[in-house]
Amino acid sequence: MSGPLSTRRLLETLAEPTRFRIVNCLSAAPLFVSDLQALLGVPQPTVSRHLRVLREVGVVRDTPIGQFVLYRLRRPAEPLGRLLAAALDAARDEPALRTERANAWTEGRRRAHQRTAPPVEGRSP
Amino acid sequence: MSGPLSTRRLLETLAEPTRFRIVNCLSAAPLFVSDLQALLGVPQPTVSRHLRVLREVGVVRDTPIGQFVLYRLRRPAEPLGRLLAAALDAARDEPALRTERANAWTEGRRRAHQRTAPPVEGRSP
DNA sequence: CTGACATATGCGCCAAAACGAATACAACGC
DNA sequence: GCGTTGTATTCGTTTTGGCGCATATGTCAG
Repeated sequence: MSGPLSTRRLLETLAEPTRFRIVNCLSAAPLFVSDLQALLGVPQPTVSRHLRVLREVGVVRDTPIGQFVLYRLRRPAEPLGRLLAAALDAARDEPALRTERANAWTEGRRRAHQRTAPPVEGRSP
Repeated sequence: MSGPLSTRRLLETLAEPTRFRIVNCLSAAPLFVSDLQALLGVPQPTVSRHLRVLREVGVVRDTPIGQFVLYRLRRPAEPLGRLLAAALDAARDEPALRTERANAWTEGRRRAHQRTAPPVEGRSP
């Protein structure tokens, strides 16, 4: 699974269930690795490895912030962008994915309101 | 990889390179197993097994004609139909897939005009 | 019925890839 | 400096799934 971005590569990338869950969450809000770890209930090394694949394919972009790394979705050039969009659109109909995405959105909003980085300072009661 | 039709299942199905080549060819014309075998240069059992997966997922429909079996593409219900369409659209930009699809189209036209290859239903002078 | 052809399936093998656990790396607070 | 925390990577193992080959099923021609 290597080479430049192709339909095949994008499909193989999205076909992995955990990876698609990550993409689904990121479609709701930019998230830190630790957020994804918590949202998906998956060990951190697994999250990092999947994020690496997604980054290599160009589906996500990473922004280091201190010791944290913020990941955000990145729409590929057409026509692959439409393929990704269609996959995410299909995910809207599936309860499990919908829930996870809602949680991701909440987490994103939470961070946007408190101007704190990841959960380090004042914890909400 | 089982259960009802889901985004995950469709993605997993299309992510397999040979399977996607089959879908790509079928998007140009309905074809017999032997056609696909020739077009893709792949052993017949491999073609049949991939077609089975595609059939189970509902991406293709099979029509036995004598000892032959004609396979045709079948668009899933929305929003998965759009996902399949987007994947096929992305394939239009890739030379290799484009060529195979052109060959598939030619084969389809050939059969529509002559009644040679696998004999179509008893329609004779 | 028999043999040839088209397609489907069962089985064993193998490779790609995901996982778990441990560890390395890097930035922060003290 | 130290330990702590967040993230990345390595290693070894396991699992999933595709393939080759042989064979079964089914259909037509003779």
